[in-house]
This record gives sequence, structure tokens and C-alpha cells, in this order.
Amino acid sequence: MYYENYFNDICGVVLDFDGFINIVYVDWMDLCNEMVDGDSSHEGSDNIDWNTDDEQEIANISPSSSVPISTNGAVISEFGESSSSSKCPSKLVLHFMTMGFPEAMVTKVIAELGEDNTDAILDTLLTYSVVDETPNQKRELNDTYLKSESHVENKFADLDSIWSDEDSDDSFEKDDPLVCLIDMGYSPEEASAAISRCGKNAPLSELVDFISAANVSKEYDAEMNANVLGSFSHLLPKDKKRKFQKDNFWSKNKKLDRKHESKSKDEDHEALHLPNPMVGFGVPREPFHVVRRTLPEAAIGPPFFYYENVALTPKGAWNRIKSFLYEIDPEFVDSKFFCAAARKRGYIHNLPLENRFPLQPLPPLTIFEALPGTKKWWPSWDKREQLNCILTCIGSAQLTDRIRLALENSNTEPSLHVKNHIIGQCKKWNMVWTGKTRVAPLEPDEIELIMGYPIYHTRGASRVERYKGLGNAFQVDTVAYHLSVLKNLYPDGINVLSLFSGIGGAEVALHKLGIPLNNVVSVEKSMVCRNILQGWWEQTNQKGNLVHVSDVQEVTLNKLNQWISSFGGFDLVIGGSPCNNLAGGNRRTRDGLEGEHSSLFFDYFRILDGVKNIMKNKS
DNA sequence: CTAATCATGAGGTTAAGG
DNA sequence: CCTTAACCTCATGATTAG
Repeated sequence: MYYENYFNDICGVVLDFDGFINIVYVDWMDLCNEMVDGDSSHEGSDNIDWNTDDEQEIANISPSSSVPISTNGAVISEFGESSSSSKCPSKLVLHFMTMGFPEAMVTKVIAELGEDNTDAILDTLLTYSVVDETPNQKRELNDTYLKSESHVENKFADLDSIWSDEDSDDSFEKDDPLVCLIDMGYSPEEASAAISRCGKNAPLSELVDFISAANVSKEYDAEMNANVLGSFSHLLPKDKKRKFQKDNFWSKNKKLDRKHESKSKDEDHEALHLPNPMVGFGVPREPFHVVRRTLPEAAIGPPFFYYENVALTPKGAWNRIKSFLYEIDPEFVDSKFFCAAARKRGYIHNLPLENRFPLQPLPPLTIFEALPGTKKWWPSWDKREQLNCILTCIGSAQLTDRIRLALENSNTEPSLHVKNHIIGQCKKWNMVWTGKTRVAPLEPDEIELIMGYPIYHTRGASRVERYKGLGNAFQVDTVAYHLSVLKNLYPDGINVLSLFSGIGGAEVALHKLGIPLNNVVSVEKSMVCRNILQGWWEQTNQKGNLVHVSDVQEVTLNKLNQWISSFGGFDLVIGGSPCNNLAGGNRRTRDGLEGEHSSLFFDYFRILDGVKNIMKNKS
């Protein structure tokens, strides 16, 4: 029914390709939304005081348009600049775009050759790609690598075949721009930011200009805030001070963003669109493969890095993140393809995409399979098959009680009004059926399993802390799928810098993949989470070293240098920075990337950039 | 229009320990 | 009876996307 294509990278590319098909997805959410077109409208029955917020009008219940099948299975990855044509690309164009070819190139080739001979189109595209490709894009991740055992002694030499090795010897010996700028007296943050904005190869003068401009802006803003802060900013608490400086340092861009927001018809970077279905570069169990992409030069390691955050941010946040993380397009994935709960997240990483494999056994995708005990009580009118996103808070026992009362009152089938309200509350609070008239939030143990952790992973922490830690955590199967490509690269184990570790999702994922953890530096503010990770580390008899760091500010260039020289470098820098100020559920302080917590993203970038530069100089 | 969304803080309650 | 810490409940909408 569906084709598979195989890329064998041999400096060029050879590919099997036969035919073109439409991939059909059934969106379970749409299925869920199908409504029984009840004849009984609302027999104004219940004397229940729902007492909660959404007292929505039930009057305008309209039968939802049930369109469960969408034939567009394409995920458009923006490689190269698209031709910014306002029209949607054709299916054929999309098809080739999903294989990683730029839209402009695909359109051009199809225009030249017509739509009929797909083989010829593909050949031509491949030819163009090979011609266009700079030498550093060749990858030799092939069987010879996987099978050879001798490469273990010289890990880094072999890994060079993954990375771009073309420029490792010229531009980063003595004249690392970061070092130069720091030598000139600029702070590492300023230097990193300037390099990020202007490019690694930008002339020093340009970098200095950028910093000067930023500082002018900063001073201007500081002046404007002088009435408030005056010269006392150094007396502010550390956090506030940091936030203040960051806000102003970046205020230029912020203002531009705001401006752009108000006048939405401008030219520049079109908003990153979320793929639908949200399958990133592919998920298991879906006949969908994107096996090739071109990483920007600056993105190429070592180390590998992996950054995560919520997909549904305020506008512009992911563009901003992307602009720091070397312009790599985020991979947006919904974990509903990995487990029984939705979790829409964006991942920016420089990992290879070839030969991913999922953790076994594949976790259940439906509520019934994941929580078999609920099936017995599940009413036919609750059409949910998967859970919503696991959050940090749960529904109250009072809500459970109110729902129980409502169901007990009506000894027959509840009214449509009651049904809809109950389903709405169940979706909102992610509750499941634990009795004929009883819904309840998930237990921490159940969440552990759904999120891919060993059961009782968070045991010992208080209930609230368990919910909080799990609600903030990676979905292990999702992350492990992306990280699986590391297994054959590091048969002797890896060194990991884990930022914002939380309950240790990255560590658990790597361990479940069977990748030995040699040295792990884990940065996590919460002592509860550090204890959970430490407990897991001991229970799983890890042989490596685990270093805890409580504050990301402690991770200085000096520290990084020490670690790197002590165990030879980090192979992976992984972390999801705080989402508090990006998350949709936040009513109070959804301030965007500059928010008090979410601005820690800049520390992720700072540290990643530091590691990259140190590693370059050492190699 | 429907729908989902790694949230936060105030204020009250519970439980343990002196 | 008091303190303290942990826990529980509720109220608090907007921003996205489709």
C-alpha cells in the first residue's frame, strides 16, 4: 500500500523509488468529536450546581462536521527558502519536499520535466542536490561504520565522518571569534549572541558593531527605566537583575516582533507552521519517512544537541529559539503517536535522522490498552480514545464528587447537557472512568507508565511533586526515538550534559535504549527532582558518574572546561528549558520567551555554544 | 465557532509534632 | 493549643490552530 524509500548515502545518494501514494491518517480527535445527534435537546434537568467556570451555553450544540480522514499526510519541512508562492504546493511538490528538497527546486524541476515521470524528477533533484551540496554535507553513516568494532578507541575521529570536517581545521584554531570577543572585554553572553546573530564567519568588526548596537539599545532602555531602577540594579535580586538585563539586551528584537505582530502583513520570516498530523520527521507505526535534511553549517557538532519545548507558544517564540539554535527547523511531534496521551512539543536537534528505531515494546496508544481497568466503566457516550496532555495539576476530588452526584441523580441515561459537561470536564482535567458514576484523575503511577518511565520512578516524592515533575517531563518514548540514532555511534557509552533535567527523562531514555551513561552532568534546580534522578541512578546500577548541579548559573565556561578536559568532552547536550511563560495554561505570566523562567533558554544556548567552542578548540 | 493547553497564587485544610 | 509544612481547591482567560 505504501512505498518505502531508502537512502544509501554514499557521498551522493542512491534511492529506490516506485510510485507515489497518498498517505491516509485518521485523526482520533476528529473521531472523538463525532457527536451523537441526540433528538432530546435539553430537558432542563439537573439541579446540580456545577459551580465551575465554563458555564457555556449548551444551546448551540451543532453536530460537528465529521471529517475523520485527511488525505494530506505531508509534512512540509522548510529546507532552503521556499518560493513564497501564496498558493499551496501541489501534492507532488509536497511529496518531494517531504524528502527534503527545497520547494523552489522541486517546482522548477517539475516545471521542466512535467509531472509524469517521477523517476526523472527524482534523478534531477538528486543531481541538483549533489551539485549544490558542499562537501560537508556528506555523511557516511553506513554499514561499515555500524559493523566496525575498531572505531571505539578513536571515537572522535570516527565521529568526524558524521560531522562536517571540512572547516574544522581552518577557522577555529586561534581566531575563535568568541574567544576574541571575550578577550576584548565583552561578556560571553554578548559574544555568543553576536556570533549567533551575525554568523560564525562574520568579520570581527561586524560582531563588535552588533554588540555596540545592542548595548546602545540597552543603555537607552536602562535610561528609560532609570526612574524605576536607577543605579540600583546591582542591588536587585539575582533573578530580577538577570531578567532586566536580558530584556533590554534583546529589546530591539522584541520591539520588532511586537511591531510585526501588529502589522501582520510583512515580508520576513513566515511563521513556523505546525505540521498536521504532528509527526515531525517521522514516527513509528506511521508509513512516513523523511530521511534526509541539510543542517546549517553552524549547527554541526560536536556535540550533538537536543532542545525541547512546548509546540504551542505565543507567536514568534519558536522563530526566536530557532534563530539562536543555528536556524534549524524544529521537529514538531505529538507524543500521541508514541503513547496514550497527547503531548505537542517542538524539538530542535542536530541528530541524524536515518535509522531511527523505537523503544520496545511499543507502548499502548489507547486509553483502554494503557489503563485496562477503565474499560469496564467507560460509557459509550465518552468517545475519547486517548488522553490530553499530562499537565502539572489534576482535577479535584470535589469535581469527581459533583460528577458522581449528577450521574447518580439520573438513574437512566443522563441528559445531553450532563453528558457534554462531564465530557468537557474530563477532557479538561484528563480524567478517566473508575466506576459507573465515577471519574478520577490519573494516579502518579499511571502517568509514569504513560510517560514512559519505570513505575514508581517518582515514588518517595510527595504527590504534588510527583504530578509536577511528571507534568514537566519528557515523554520517554518520543525522545528515545529521536536519540536512538546515537546507539550505534556510542557503543561504549556517552557523556551527557543534561540541562533542566527534571526527573531525568533524557537519562531514562538513553538507558532504555541501552546506551551506557559514562558521565552525566545534570543541571536541575529542584531538589526533589535531583533526588528522584539520584534514586533512579542507584536503582539501575549505573556505572558512570553522575554530577548534580543545582543552578544553571553555576555552569560557567570554566566548569565546562574542567568537565570537558576531565572526561574528554560532551557527546550530547540535551534539555528542555522551562515553558512556564510559554505554556497556554498560564494565565498570569505567559510572557513569552523573555519571561522569568522561559528566558533560561538563553542559558541553554549559552552553555551549548560554550561546549561547542571548547570542543572545537580541543579537536 | 470548537478545542487544547509541561500554570500560578491566594486562601483554606490537614497532619504531625511539640 | 500553637506552629509549621504540605496539601487541596478554586479562580484566574488568552493565544493559538483549525
